[in-house]
Amino acid sequence: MVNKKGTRAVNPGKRTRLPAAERRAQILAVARDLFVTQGFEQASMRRIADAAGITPTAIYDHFADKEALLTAIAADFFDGLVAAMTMPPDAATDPLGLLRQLMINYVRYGLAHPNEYRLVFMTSLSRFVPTLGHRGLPCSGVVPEEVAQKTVKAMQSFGILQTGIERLVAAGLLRGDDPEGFADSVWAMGHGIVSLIITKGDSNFTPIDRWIDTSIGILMEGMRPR
Amino acid sequence: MVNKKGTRAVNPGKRTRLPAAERRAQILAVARDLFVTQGFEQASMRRIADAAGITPTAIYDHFADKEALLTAIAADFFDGLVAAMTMPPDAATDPLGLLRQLMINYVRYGLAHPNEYRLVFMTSLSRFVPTLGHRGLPCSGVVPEEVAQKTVKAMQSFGILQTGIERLVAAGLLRGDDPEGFADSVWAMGHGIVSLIITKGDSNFTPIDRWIDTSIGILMEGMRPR
DNA sequence: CACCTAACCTAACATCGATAAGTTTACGGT
DNA sequence: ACCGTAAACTTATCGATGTTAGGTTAGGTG
Repeated sequence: MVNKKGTRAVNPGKRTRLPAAERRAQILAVARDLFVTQGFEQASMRRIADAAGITPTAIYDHFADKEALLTAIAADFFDGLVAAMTMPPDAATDPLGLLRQLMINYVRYGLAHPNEYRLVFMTSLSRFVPTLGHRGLPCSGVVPEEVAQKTVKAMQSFGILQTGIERLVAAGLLRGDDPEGFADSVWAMGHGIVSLIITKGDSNFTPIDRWIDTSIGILMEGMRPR
Repeated sequence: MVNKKGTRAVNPGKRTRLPAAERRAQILAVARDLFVTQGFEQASMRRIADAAGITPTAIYDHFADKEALLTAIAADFFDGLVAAMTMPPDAATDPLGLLRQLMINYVRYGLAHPNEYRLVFMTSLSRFVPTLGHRGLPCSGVVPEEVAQKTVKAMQSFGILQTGIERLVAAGLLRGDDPEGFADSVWAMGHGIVSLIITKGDSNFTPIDRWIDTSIGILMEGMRPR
């Protein structure tokens, strides 16, 4: 019960040991919970370890660092986002309603996973600091592999929106001015709502449901053929 | 040169002393620079102090904590934003054009100051963490005084947009459905564009000028009386 | 000159993410 | 049944962070 250095185990002999896969999954579950309830910064490795019933260093046997925890969670986030934006085939009968539902699902899913959303869509990772371009705009330097992969994933969900809009344009249900610009603008609107609420809270804005309704109304009306 | 405890001053006798106002301004300038070039987290109090030629604790004679530095910087940013969104009186002759110009100026100012914009509109302060509401949506808890003040400042620039829209509604140039929701949505669109470009770079999107044009077109058309 | 306060300092605390190196448990081969 | 080995987990520690308590020094006033 007492080791070579004379120190004492926290819970001698009673500690549960788990196979790697299970422990990994458990750590991930605990970390997700703490990230969501306390935020990324507040949820320290020590607190995560405590909640998992192990010591902080044990986490590093399963994940490279704290960021890897969030990255793993983000992967799940993207899968969920794509799933939330993938419509059943019978939805094609009401194409405009589909676009409407697409945006609703995007916003709701984003607000349901604020910390993952922030990581994925609102932060360039800490060691990937923006440098200023010639017009004061950030220009990407060397992009780490994982960030690049993440971008690909993001483009997948964006692609769903884009093809949806192109289909509506082809069907004559939307103006054909600038389909690409339409998709970007719809995304900007959805992203604007989500990110504003995430950073500022929802108390200072139009109630969410009405906000979504109004914004979608503007978009639909604004993109309709005249 | 050697004090009671036997320790030694870093730069004995040569340290420059400044009156509070000057030192405060200098710290602020240095902090802004470091926040902008390295990000909020990476720019530590020790590094800021080094750059200012003082010790970290001296900062606390001028600012309550690290967050107060950011708050002060944000105030300047907001002043500039309000200025950029304050229109000459003769612009009232073309109210719709004014709204258009309002959004253009917002986006351009945001893109011209990407790092301050990120600090102010895309970073929620660490101890003001969103807690989850009954539907998994973030709801604001107790809001600290300074955050509230910052919100007030933000609301000032937002107020310009809001009253502008209200005036257009009153003049019958926009629908009267939900003026508040209109203002929020216009802001969301502008913020979405700015924040997406800031985090993802401008290379993956519709060229900025066209994007702004298209989005404003959608907004105008979408809010017009039918 | 003495003194007082503004301006600044040293030393330290608690906590953070992360690493090195040690210890214990479980299990497979013999 | 034994035993070795690798997986699972630990202790101890590092350097860095924001922040505080309490001391020191310089510049101006009486």
